[in-house]
Amino acid sequence: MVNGGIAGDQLRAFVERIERLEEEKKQIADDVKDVYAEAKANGFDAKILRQVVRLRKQDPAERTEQEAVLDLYLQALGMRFSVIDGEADSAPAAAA
Amino acid sequence: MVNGGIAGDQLRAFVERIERLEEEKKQIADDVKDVYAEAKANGFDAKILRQVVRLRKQDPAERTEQEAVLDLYLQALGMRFSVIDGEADSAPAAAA
Amino acid sequence: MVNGGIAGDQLRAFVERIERLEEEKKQIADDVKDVYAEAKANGFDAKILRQVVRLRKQDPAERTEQEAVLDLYLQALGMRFSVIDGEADSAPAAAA
Amino acid sequence: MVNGGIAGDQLRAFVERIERLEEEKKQIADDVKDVYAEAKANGFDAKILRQVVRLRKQDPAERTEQEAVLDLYLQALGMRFSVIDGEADSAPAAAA
DNA sequence: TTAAGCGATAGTTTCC
DNA sequence: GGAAACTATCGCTTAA
Repeated sequence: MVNGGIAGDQLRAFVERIERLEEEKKQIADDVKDVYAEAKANGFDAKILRQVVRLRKQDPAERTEQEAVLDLYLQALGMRFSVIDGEADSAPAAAA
Repeated sequence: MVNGGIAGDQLRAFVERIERLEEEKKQIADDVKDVYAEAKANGFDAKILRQVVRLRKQDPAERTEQEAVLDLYLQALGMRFSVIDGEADSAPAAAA
Repeated sequence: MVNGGIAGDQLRAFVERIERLEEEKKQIADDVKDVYAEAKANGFDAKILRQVVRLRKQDPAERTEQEAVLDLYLQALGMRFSVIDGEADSAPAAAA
Repeated sequence: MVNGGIAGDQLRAFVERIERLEEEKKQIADDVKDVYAEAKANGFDAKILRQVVRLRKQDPAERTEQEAVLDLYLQALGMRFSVIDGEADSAPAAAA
């Protein structure tokens, strides 16, 4: 074994396996981008589309809970678009 | 067309294509992780391994057309990293 | 002028100005992190807190519109927590 | 305590501190942009300039303790980037 | 003026 | 629990 005791062949094999996988991953990422582009070309809003995908990935229960906490915070700050709450704060005075 | 003018089927198709691709990507990412774990189990330092992979990736990238201009700037600043160039900057402390 | 026509002093001045500013920026970013940590230590959920900050940064009108589009998409997909709409589209095909 | 047990005042204080810091950060980011613009107006290539700044930032980071180990690995792979090392490794196998 | 590519930043997740 | 890495989002810059 040369090279300071490092098993070069084995190391090289690991590195190359990783690089191959990374390459595949990159190609798929590019494919994803293409799909978003195609969707956009068909009139969909890519940004919203991303949101949709993200929402679908989330566990519904977890999502609900997070929303509840968020609502709580927003209410504590007096900014509340609470779903439950009919009155959406009609006071644009906040803008001042 | 129902649903406020949104073509639900088309939308669904896009979303599902994306989700499928994301799934594949995730699997490959997991494979990468496995390789790192295996390398580690074989006595390699994963952190260093990552560095190697990163280096090998960025090295070709740095050999772009603009390298000449960059070199020019670096020389103007008295910083020379040039691999080819034997003589580094005057701080030989690095050699230690 | 040496160094291939690059005005080294001027270049250096620019680089150093940028670096100084970047340094300041980093310090502020660290301060922000500290505040989040402190908030967390006081029982607030940092993740939600970030959401709150993000929401406040957004133009309310813009936000509202985005939400509307999102709702539209979710309804088209049959995933609807629509506030307004009691009953969404009746196509349960999605269930399949 | 109203608002579902959330301490509104404290929350507001945190949020406002964050927002103030973010504002400062943004101003500095704008300053940076200005410097790049000014450099460009003086005939420098902003893109390259960014590269220079990036390089200068990451270079110290790379001179870490682990450099020795990294060298070991690179040598095992037959890749020698060593700045110090004049001789670029005569093994062009890498080209394959 | 807008689209697209790119770079930087922020956020999430994973490992230690 | 803290640090590091990776991912994703966002904004700028540039070109059409």
